Amino acid sequence: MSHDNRPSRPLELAPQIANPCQACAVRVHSVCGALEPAELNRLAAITTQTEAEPGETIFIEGDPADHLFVVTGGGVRMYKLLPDGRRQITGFIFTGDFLGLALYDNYAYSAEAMTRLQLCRFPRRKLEKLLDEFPKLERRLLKTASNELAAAQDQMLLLGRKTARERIATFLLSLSERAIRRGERGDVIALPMSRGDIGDYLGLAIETVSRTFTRFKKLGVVYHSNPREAKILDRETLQDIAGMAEDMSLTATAAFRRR
Amino acid sequence: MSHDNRPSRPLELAPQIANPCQACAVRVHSVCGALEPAELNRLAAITTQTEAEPGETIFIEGDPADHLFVVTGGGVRMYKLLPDGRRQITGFIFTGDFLGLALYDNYAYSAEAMTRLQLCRFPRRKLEKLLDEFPKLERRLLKTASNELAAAQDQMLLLGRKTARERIATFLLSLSERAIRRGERGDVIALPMSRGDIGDYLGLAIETVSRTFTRFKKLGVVYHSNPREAKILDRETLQDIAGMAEDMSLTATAAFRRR
DNA sequence: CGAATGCTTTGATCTACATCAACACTCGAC
DNA sequence: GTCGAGTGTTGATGTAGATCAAAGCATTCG
Repeated sequence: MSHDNRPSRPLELAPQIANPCQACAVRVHSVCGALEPAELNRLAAITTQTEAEPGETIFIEGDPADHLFVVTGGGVRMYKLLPDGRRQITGFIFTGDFLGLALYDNYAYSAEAMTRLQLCRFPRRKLEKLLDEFPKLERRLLKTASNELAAAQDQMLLLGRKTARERIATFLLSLSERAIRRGERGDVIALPMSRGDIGDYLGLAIETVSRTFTRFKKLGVVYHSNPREAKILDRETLQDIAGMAEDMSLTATAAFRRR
Repeated sequence: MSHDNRPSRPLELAPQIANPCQACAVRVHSVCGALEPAELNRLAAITTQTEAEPGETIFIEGDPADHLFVVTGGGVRMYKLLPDGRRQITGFIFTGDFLGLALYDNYAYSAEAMTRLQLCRFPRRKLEKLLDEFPKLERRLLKTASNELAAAQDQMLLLGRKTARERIATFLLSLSERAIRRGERGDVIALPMSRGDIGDYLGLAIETVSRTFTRFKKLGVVYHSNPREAKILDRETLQDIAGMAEDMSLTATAAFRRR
């Protein structure tokens, strides 16, 4: 709802050093991890490192899909808009993730920086040529797509059939699991996105997101020192709420009603 | 909601003829279309043709993903369940479509025949070996995955942000477009799925699906000779309803209110 | 510093859709 | 034919979450 229609600004080009990929800290987590050092030079040759400011548009739905990206630092929201401005965020992308996977002529969604952002940018045509040479890279991309597809199906279940409480609980847990997968601590979760972003990701109004967080806090399940951070205090209850029937989550939490 | 928990029955094996792929009518529409006749023999060698009855389970979420499929005749629903039985249908699959795209160890969703069904079944391990040999096939699979991902994002927009009327209109139009893509007529649409299936696909109750169809009928946008068929009478209005603001679709259709 | 701006929270009210409850239609079995 | 089961439609009512409205609370800026 709170989309601001900021115009797309071209990304600035940063000076390119010898082989940035070799030194890249997020490589192991990303598609680039599929390549050997020698092959990495070929990838580095077609890479441009760029940056973006918070709120800046990286590409817009319908644009010719000329580039693919790997996020090397920061967070991105991907979204689609309806003509009247209703917005659905289809995913959040963080450091190490692949962005712009669309082997078609136009982007199927828009992408905006949520934070200050570092990106590696690959011309799509050149990357496709590399795929021909390095089947490993293509296989990795296929696995990435397969992964995203599974995540998309989970999100359909969430959007189609889960209650507001289940959605928020699921959201917090998936952020937590992502952090753990990256070796970070899983209990204190950074929320680089606004309440509006969360609502547009979960198919809820801002107010519902805020109220549900407040309820979780009163329930003692989650603690917020500030709106952009959540600390999970009772993971088990959160898991119950995320995956189970509405009345179950209530049964388990009589205190909830007494708020 | 109306999931019947029918137990999974093993698929029957049909006798295998010399090279069924050569004669396959749906090949051009499916992943197999990526291969030359000679290569097709290699594919045929790992193919088993099978059948399934309406309601029969093809695989269940969490099962080891040992096989991939191409539907050569009939329709399939893919779905995920919550522990209390709520169901989200993540997609319908028809003749020519690929089924089971999950390059991971377990299926991320369940699949059931909606109609009498013909399938080609490929052992996953053997198919992956073929991918190494035929990059064309892998590229095709990547495009398929990319396609499905785009469709999944559209569905997220639908589930998260569209009204019931918009959802039904979008659904009818996408079935119509699919038919047109296959060279069939786009105005008379077969609905092989039940109202319950449609509801579980669109995140609506059965009754809402039924009522919305009735409204469209009274509005003169769609005609049903029977519940399993829809004829689009006014595509333009349907498109307006599908993509635009709620009040716009009302403005354009004052008769709607007078039902 | 105080004003302005942009998030977030909280409260009051409204409504689209779910749920509950009959009833109607179809089709196969007998 | 009619019985019954499954599927679909229609009506009455309930409610989760949206919307409307108004404060908090930071942060920036002149």
